[in-house]
Amino acid sequence: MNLKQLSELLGLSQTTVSRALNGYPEVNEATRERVLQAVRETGYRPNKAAQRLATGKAGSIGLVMPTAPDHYSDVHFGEFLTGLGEEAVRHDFHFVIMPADPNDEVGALRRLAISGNVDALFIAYMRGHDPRLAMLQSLSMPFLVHGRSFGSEPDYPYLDIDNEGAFYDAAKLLLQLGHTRFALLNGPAHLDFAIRRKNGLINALAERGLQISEECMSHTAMTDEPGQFAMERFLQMPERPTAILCSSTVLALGAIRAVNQAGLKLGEDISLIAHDDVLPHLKPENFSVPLTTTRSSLRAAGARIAQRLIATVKQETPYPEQELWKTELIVRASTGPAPRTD
Amino acid sequence: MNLKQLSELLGLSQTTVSRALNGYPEVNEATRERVLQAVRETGYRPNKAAQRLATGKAGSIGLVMPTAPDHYSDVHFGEFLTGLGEEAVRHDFHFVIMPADPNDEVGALRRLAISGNVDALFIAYMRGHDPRLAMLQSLSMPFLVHGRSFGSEPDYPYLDIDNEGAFYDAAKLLLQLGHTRFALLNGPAHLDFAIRRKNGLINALAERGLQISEECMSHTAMTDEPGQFAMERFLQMPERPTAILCSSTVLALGAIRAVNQAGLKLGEDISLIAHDDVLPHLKPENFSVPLTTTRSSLRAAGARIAQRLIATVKQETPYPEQELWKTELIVRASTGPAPRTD
DNA sequence: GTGATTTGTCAAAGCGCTTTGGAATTCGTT
DNA sequence: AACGAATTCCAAAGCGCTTTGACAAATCAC
Repeated sequence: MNLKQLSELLGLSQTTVSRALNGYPEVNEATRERVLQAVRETGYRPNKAAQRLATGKAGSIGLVMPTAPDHYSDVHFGEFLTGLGEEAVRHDFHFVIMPADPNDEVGALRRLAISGNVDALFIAYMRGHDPRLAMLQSLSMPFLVHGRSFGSEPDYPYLDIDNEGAFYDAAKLLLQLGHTRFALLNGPAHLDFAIRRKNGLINALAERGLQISEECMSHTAMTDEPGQFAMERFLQMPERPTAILCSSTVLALGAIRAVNQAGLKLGEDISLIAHDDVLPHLKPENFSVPLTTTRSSLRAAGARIAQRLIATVKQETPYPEQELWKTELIVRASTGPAPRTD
Repeated sequence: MNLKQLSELLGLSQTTVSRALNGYPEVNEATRERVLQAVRETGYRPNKAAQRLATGKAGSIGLVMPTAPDHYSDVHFGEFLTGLGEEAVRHDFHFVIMPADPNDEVGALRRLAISGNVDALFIAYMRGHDPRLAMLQSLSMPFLVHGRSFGSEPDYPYLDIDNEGAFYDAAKLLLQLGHTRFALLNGPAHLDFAIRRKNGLINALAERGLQISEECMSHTAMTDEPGQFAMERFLQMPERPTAILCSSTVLALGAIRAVNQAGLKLGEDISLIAHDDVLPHLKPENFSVPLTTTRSSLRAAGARIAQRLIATVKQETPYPEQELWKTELIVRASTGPAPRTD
């Protein structure tokens, strides 16, 4: 069943049927209803390839999926993708994904762009001075980055959360509670969010004339095991930190295991604030000691990005080019006054 | 730059240029070379949408990606995807992925199929009596499943590994080493591979007149933490098992943590065989006690599946409809004779 | 040198949709 | 009743490619 057949069936021209379907105003409401009815009965679905050829729009957004697992945790990626997907499906868009080695992100991105299969690109896992930006800007294809690239001029469309502010606020809270010895469980050092969170912490400390040494900052993959190892290391230090900032609840999972095994009490001996991406299976309030967190939903970010990209492709009212989401600092039981040093 | 312009540039017809490009025999080699040269110079790329409209082939394979993280481990999924991707990129194919809640797999699959964006479907995470099979067979679209569906007639194209054989062999080895008390760390109980691995173990035991009780079999997500918890439980049993079969090296990671923390020696007090999907970041030989494993590369399976699906879409020489890969049993240091029971 | 093949090329007809530029009809105004 | 404006619809021209059927030109057999 194609447009031609459908229009013959209805005794209308293809033009009218097409317009009725695509919501153009120059068609009588009664006619439109008749068309819609026929579509329901016949199960007609417009041919995507033809639509695409005629409009020049593929109805899809492309993304490169890093496949090496040491790059960020897959859990986070999956969650983000869900958000993208929820929104995309609503607009009858789809994704084209190109799995790629993290070392060939630029190449993979270019291949995806010139493949002609996508209308727009989505970029994640931003690094400091990210080489993909220059390439993207030379391409004449809309794109949107999740995050930013520290050190590059922020003249590209992005959606990011205020990582620096989040960890600044978190550190501030811990400082107010009297903590002075900090440690940071961070993601991979080259990633933008890690850089900014670190800076947020450093700035908050600097305001009090405090510093943090390199060995009190760990940069690892965002899974629980590295979190545990790093925390074990912190706990063995002669002047062990009492305030921990943690880039993910997944990392916190491991860290807390280490705290427990050391026989220490979270919220008393050790205060910890983790960034919460709102992963459905890892709610901070369900930890044995509920976690104080900086919160921002990864899934919501995905949905928003899809929304903006799709609007761009459809040339609808433009959204703001750049968005910076504030995080919420939610105090639960994993933070408490600094223990007395005797 | 399109075909028309290119052909005018060359003083040839569109037909000839098209044929030269697509490797048809009825074009002079000299002419073909001239065309190829022009393509290189102009950077001409055929318009995908037009190609698709003309041929009816989209050049893409679709898959549903479960987004709830409790379903199998993302690590495994990513690895598999890499294999698919490597092969797909070689044939200028791409994926369309539809993220979906595991509870709506059937719906997501149907939406993907009727979207008209894909030529073929790939299905994973097979369950026993999987409801998707009936739907797929009613769809007139090629598909290939990774795994099988226990309890359904195997009359669909699949690629699977011999899960039952793998765990049968593994159990056999441990039996020969004198073990009699077994435990199983398995994936989610409803998944096909878990069912078959369990059966493999049960069959091997039955041949010796042995049985395994329900509480010695754990079914969890394929990540390290559940592995650790389950193992801790096993180790606290009055007659604790000495032989452990484990559905993934990731589960083994947690299990071994539990073994170590209990002060037991792997390969002496406890023998363990894990299934190894050949995850690049988790090599069994790099464990502190190198792991005895049943091995089958997930990435290779992905590549093979892509190869078969693409060939099907291109209507090339058909591959065997059904493939069952044997696994290799590789003995390392995590298995040893059963400890003397005093 | 004639007729039968093979080889290399082309014009034109789709593929199924959107969209432009009218044309026909209806409506509101004078 | 007449006229311009709005409304509703249509024919036809693409979009850029593949593929069919036909036709010259070159090759072969005799």
